[in-house]
Amino acid sequence: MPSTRLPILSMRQQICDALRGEIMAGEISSNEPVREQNLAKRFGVSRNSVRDALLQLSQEGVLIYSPNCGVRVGSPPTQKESRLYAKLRREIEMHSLEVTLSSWTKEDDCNLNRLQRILSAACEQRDLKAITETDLAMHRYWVSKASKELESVWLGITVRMLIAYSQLNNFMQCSLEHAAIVEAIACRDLSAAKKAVELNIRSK
Amino acid sequence: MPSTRLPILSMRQQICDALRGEIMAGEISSNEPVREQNLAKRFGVSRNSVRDALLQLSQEGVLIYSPNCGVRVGSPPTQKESRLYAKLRREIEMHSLEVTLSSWTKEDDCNLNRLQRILSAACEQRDLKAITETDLAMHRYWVSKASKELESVWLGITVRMLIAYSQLNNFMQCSLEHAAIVEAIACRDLSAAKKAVELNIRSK
DNA sequence: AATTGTACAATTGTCGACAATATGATTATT
DNA sequence: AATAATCATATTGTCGACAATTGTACAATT
Repeated sequence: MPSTRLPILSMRQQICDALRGEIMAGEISSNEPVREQNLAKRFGVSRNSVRDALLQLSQEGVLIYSPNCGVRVGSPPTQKESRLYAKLRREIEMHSLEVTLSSWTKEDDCNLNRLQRILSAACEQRDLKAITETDLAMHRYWVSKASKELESVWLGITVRMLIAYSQLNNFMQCSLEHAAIVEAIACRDLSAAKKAVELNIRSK
Repeated sequence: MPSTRLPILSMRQQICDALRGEIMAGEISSNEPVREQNLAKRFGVSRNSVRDALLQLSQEGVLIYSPNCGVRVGSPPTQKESRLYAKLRREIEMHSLEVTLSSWTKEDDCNLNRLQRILSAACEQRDLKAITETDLAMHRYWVSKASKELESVWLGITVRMLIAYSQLNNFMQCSLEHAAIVEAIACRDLSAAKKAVELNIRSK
């Protein structure tokens, strides 16, 4: 019997996560087209699985899809759009905290602490890609707990925001802010948690 | 040279639109699973195209996807969620109007008027499915004009809201509200347009 | 009788091949 | 020489088939 508790991620999901990480870290130019064949060879899977992943990322707003012409990386949001995204994110995460905090378990605490340790380490090493991914994973945790349907909406907004994330200057601040969030949640202090999350979500 | 001006919709898009309409109109139960094979036969296409469509609808939040177990129709949002969705929608549509109205063309007026006529007719005939679809198409018009990336975020929110739309009681009000929006836009009156849209978007 | 184990059917996941379409280079025409 | 038409290549769209997985009915065991 398999020892892993975690569900085995589908091929599509793995490719999605990998590409999303690279795009958010700015490793793929906004101009050069993304080719299905190349990715298929690179991941060692069929073009069909890659297509599914690209389609999903298009739906998330990370990639822009043009029929018969493939996909390209979406351009970063304007300042006005960034402010809008930040506002939407705050609304969703405030809602999620309100809904979930009452049924928060010790296991949730444990999971969140684990992510916080990863984030802290990534900040110390100035590993931008890891920081972005873990940051995303932490916020995603409480949103996902609130509602799977809401999660997909939230992801689209947040990923779009983080595309412009590349120039993060203060690494320690990022770690500290999330530590404050985790701490507030551990105390089941809703208003403190909301305040801490609200501070962390801002347009760059 | 081809005579059609409109872009030919991909198979996936056609299936998406059809299924989304049916789901929003409540024609598919929330319990019965959606089978790829059935849909493939029904639309006369391969299972692969259906898969793409189901995947996209899952990403929109209309369907819930479980690996190796297919998809099912998402459950309607709670009242608290509905209020959240309404708030998010208002924010996005206000933003879109602000951004687009200055570059609104006569062609846009024409397109919107056409949709309004369709909506009006659908309201008179009490055709709930047509009403929902046209309502969606109208709002989508200005959001899409503002930003393709924003559009996908908006669509996820709005479709989720409209799933619970089934019990629309006052058909004429719907038509009148949209007429007011179109009128305000035709006059390029931003604040009136914003007010009219804001009134129209509410949690049921 | 309840529980476990096993074979079977139904369904989703993945693949390679071919068709349709777009892009770019080449040739023919004025 | 400039432009238009044509062909060649590359890329995406679609398909049918097979592999992997899940759920279920049924038999074997205690």
